[in-house]
Amino acid sequence: MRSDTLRVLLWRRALDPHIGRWSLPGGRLRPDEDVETSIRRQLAEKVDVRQLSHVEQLAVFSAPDRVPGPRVVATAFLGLVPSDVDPEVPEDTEWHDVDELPRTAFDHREIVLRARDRLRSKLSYTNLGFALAPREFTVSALRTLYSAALGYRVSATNLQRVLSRRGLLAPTGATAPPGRSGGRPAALFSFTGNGMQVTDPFAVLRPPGSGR
Amino acid sequence: MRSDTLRVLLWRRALDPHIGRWSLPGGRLRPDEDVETSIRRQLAEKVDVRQLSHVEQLAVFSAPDRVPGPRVVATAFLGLVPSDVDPEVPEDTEWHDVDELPRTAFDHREIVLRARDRLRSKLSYTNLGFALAPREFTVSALRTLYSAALGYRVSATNLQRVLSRRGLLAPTGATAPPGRSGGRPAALFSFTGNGMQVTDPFAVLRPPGSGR
DNA sequence: GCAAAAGTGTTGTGTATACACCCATGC
DNA sequence: GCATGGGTGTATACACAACACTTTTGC
Repeated sequence: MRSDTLRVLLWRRALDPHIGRWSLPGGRLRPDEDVETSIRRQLAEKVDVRQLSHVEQLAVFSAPDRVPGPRVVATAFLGLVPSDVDPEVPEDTEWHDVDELPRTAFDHREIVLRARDRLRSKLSYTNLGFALAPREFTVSALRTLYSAALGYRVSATNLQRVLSRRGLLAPTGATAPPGRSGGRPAALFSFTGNGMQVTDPFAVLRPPGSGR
Repeated sequence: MRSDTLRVLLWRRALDPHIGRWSLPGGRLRPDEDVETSIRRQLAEKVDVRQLSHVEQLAVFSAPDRVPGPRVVATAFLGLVPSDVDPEVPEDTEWHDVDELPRTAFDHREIVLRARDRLRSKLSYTNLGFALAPREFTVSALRTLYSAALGYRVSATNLQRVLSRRGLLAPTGATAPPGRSGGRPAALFSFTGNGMQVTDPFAVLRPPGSGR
């Protein structure tokens, strides 16, 4: 899957209302599951996405007129898949560039943009990059991922410094072969943890004596 | 109202289940209101709290067994009231120290702690202090508020520096008279904005050339 | 004058960005 | 050799915490 662009999986509605528009995958909550179990089930069943590297609640969308007919309350999620995973998705679903969204159904555009912003913030103060990257990667590949997600060119030098200082990068010892045009072989790294962790907890007003 | 301690308004349940335990104010969502309108209505109707300086969604709590009987999905909120506001609350409600919570109903303890953590983080990277403070205040009064919310002693010197550097503090020109034991009269300040704003947007990996 | 409280000056330190320079490969 | 891409060394900026010091009051 392309990794130089931030993308979202959308599903083309086959029924009214908003027939033909693109919408986020999801569905009704069953009485015996919580919301996270539910969204994981929907993604597995409906779009065959199972390899989520991170899932977190975004917000509740509940405006009375957000969908036609009886009001529907939606709990929106941010779900991430590593860049090397390309799930087999059904014919009526497609990955869309978040910066060039098609016409969406309901308030789904707003939800996608909210998810994008959440991802962007968390890339800065958590280790969330692990959820975007394959198990092993070069720093320049990681730079491409971060740049796509953040929307501006990140420096590979500084990315490596920041992540290393925070103890998030482990060299695997292996290297990746250079391309046809040469260049020094790139060292391969992996992330040290696998769950999300806040790595920059106190921007300011830290507790006294927390030498930082 | 006391301002040297972080407190939450709880309501003593008069009915089963969990009769006698303390629970968060709230109630059912009506079909014609969104969740924020709903929580504001509940607070106004049930506990007569109307002067909320900040309201934000926390998270959805949806475990199938979180309450006895049919499953109830709750959208939890963080709501703040300025320290000089002391709403007349009904007899069966009380402010409780967040660090010494009584036995709560359902998962309300977890919700309160989540709210506390959200407040603590946002005090560091947003201007959310405005929601805790009265319209005019001395730096040392503000220090007391921040210390109570964060759970450790904040330095008045550095608090003033940080907030000033970010352009959040405006001197009103007036001063507060010293206490019985003397001391230099404290200058009065107010916050410059009234809505919440992120003041420390890029902890790291900022866009190139954004000289900060 | 002295204690108390507020406020400013100053220093040290860690974290981050920017950029120059060195390294290893293909051709 | 030379171009290409990877990686390190180093300069600089700056935000923050810590603490010394000054200011202004009550008694």
